[in-house]
Formats: sequence, structure tokens, C-alpha cells
Amino acid sequence: MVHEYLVKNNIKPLYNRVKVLEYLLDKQNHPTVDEIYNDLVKELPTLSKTTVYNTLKLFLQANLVRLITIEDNETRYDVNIPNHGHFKCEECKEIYDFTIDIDGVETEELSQFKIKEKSVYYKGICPGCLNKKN
Amino acid sequence: MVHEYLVKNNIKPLYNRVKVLEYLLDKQNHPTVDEIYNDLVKELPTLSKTTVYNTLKLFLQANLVRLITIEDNETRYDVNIPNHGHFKCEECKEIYDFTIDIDGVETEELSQFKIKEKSVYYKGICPGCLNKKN
DNA sequence: GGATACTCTTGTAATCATTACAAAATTATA
DNA sequence: TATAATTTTGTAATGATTACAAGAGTATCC
Ligand SMILES: [Mn+2]
Ligand SMILES: [Mn+2]
Ligand SMILES: [Zn+2]
Ligand SMILES: [Zn+2]
Repeated sequence: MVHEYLVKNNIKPLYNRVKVLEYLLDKQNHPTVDEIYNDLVKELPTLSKTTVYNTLKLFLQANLVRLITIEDNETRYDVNIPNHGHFKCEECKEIYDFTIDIDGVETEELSQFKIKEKSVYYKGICPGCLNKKN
Repeated sequence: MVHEYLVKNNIKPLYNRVKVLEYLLDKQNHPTVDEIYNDLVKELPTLSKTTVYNTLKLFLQANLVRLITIEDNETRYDVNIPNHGHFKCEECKEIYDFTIDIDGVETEELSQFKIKEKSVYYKGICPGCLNKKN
């Protein structure tokens, strides 16, 4: 449960925080701050966008969420699940998850480096959009 | 030679364009627009930042360069070389290239997807910064 | 419970990278 | 050389993110 999960990660489970994390867990949507804010403000009319930013920064520091920076002009957020990459469709802009065993790839060049985080982003066209083109 | 390389890619080899591409090829630096501009303006005093943006956009469309979006607040550029990933050191902020055979990784989940571009970003601490810490 | 201190939230203003745009300069075409 | 097309430039507009201070909420202690 989200409440306990926050406590376990040393984050006070305040109302807004629970709502933001629940949002990220429910909609596996890779949302922007604007999307999070616009959806949540319906339920939480006094919510401010700054709070969404603050909350996400807190979650980032605690490694509960991670940034998705496929595009240089849109920052998206995702719950932090290991061994999954992201595919962004150039047509419909949808972001798909896919499992990838990136830890299984050899990178002996980096043997002296301390690796803390790995990101894999693909771009292209999704099956749905490929079909529409034919 | 840069001049011919541009011609071959259907890009008029105008003076600024040659300079920007040479800059990217010489300094394997993964520079920001600001860094490119600030360095080149020494040689090209009338250069404008808009031109740097325009030129890079052109190169992107022609697939001569690619975006590096490791951080959400800094867009960097790199000459487009296949099968290499980027490691960014959290301490010194340096971005290191490393070779990675990402095409060798199985992703049968994406068998119906048309993949056009793959990016791999790691974060952590580089050997130099690890040493300083001890 | 009530006073006090601490933390969180909010709204507005500031910042900064990028884009839009139109005029000036350059280059190509005839 | 004239004319058209493209490129460059400088400035203004945009938009996402951050800074900041006041207000609201929460915890602690008596
Ligand atoms: Mn995801
Ligand atoms: Mn590189
Ligand atoms: Zn699609
Ligand atoms: Zn370092």
C-alpha cells in the first residue's frame, strides 16, 4: 500500500504525496508534471503545480521515481522499476515499456566506473501506427 | 572532409555549417548549444545563437548528429556514431563514451515495432572521481 | 487543550533555454 | 547585373522550471 511504502522510504505520507504516487502507480502513463497536475487538481482543487514539482523531486531523491528524458523538451516521470526500457512512437507519441536485460550486456570499458543508473530509450513507430500507414 | 560530407548528405556546405560540424568532430565533447556558440563566436564574431540552433536542427534531421538528453535541463549534441552509449559522472559532470552492442540485446517484445534509434545512458561516478574520494 | 516551533503548500515572480519572426545579408539563378 | 531564394541575425515571445515568502497545516511540549 502506498502509505506504508512511503513510510518505509522515510517520506512522511502526506495527503498530496500519497495522491501523486498513487497516480504514478495507477496510470502507468509516464506523465509530465502538467498531466499529473491537471488530472489531480480535479480531486485536489487547492493543489499547486509547485507542490507537484516538490513532491516529484522528493520521490526522485528517494529513488521512488525516475526521470524519462527521451525528448529534450519534455520531462516525464515513471515509477522506478528495474530492467525496463522505453520505446517512444514518433507518430502517436505513446511511450511503451519493454523489458530489457541491460545488466546482461557487457561493458568492460566501464569496469572502473561506479554505475548507479542505467537508461535505455528507443524511438520508432509502434505496431498500431505501422498498420495505419498501410 | 567535412565539406564533402555535408554535400553527400544534401546539405549546402555553408561556412557556419562547416564550422559547427568541425567543432563537433574535433572536440568529442558532447557540447551544449551555449558551449558551441561561445567557442565558435571567437572565430566567427558575427555568429548568432539562433544560427547554431538552426544548424543543429538541420544536422539532426539529416541524422548527422544526435541529441543527448541524459539530464532534463541540458541538451547536448554528439556526432552520430552507432553502438556507443554515454556515461555521465555525477561528480565532475563529464560525459564518457563507451561502446555497447545494444543491437545484440534481445527485445522480442518489440518485434512488431519499427525501431529507428536507440539510446543508452548510464550515470554514476568515473574512476578519477572515485579515486579523489579515497 | 493551547502555545510554540517546524514543515508543507501555495501563488507569484524570476530565470533560462528554446522558438518565432521579420529585417538584413548572403547566395543562387537568369 | 538584376532578381529570386536561402540563410543569418537580433530581438521578442514562449514555456517549463525554480526561487521565494507568506499562509496553512502538523507536531511537540506544557
Ligand atoms: Mn516505464
Ligand atoms: Mn558520444
Ligand atoms: Zn504509435
Ligand atoms: Zn567524474
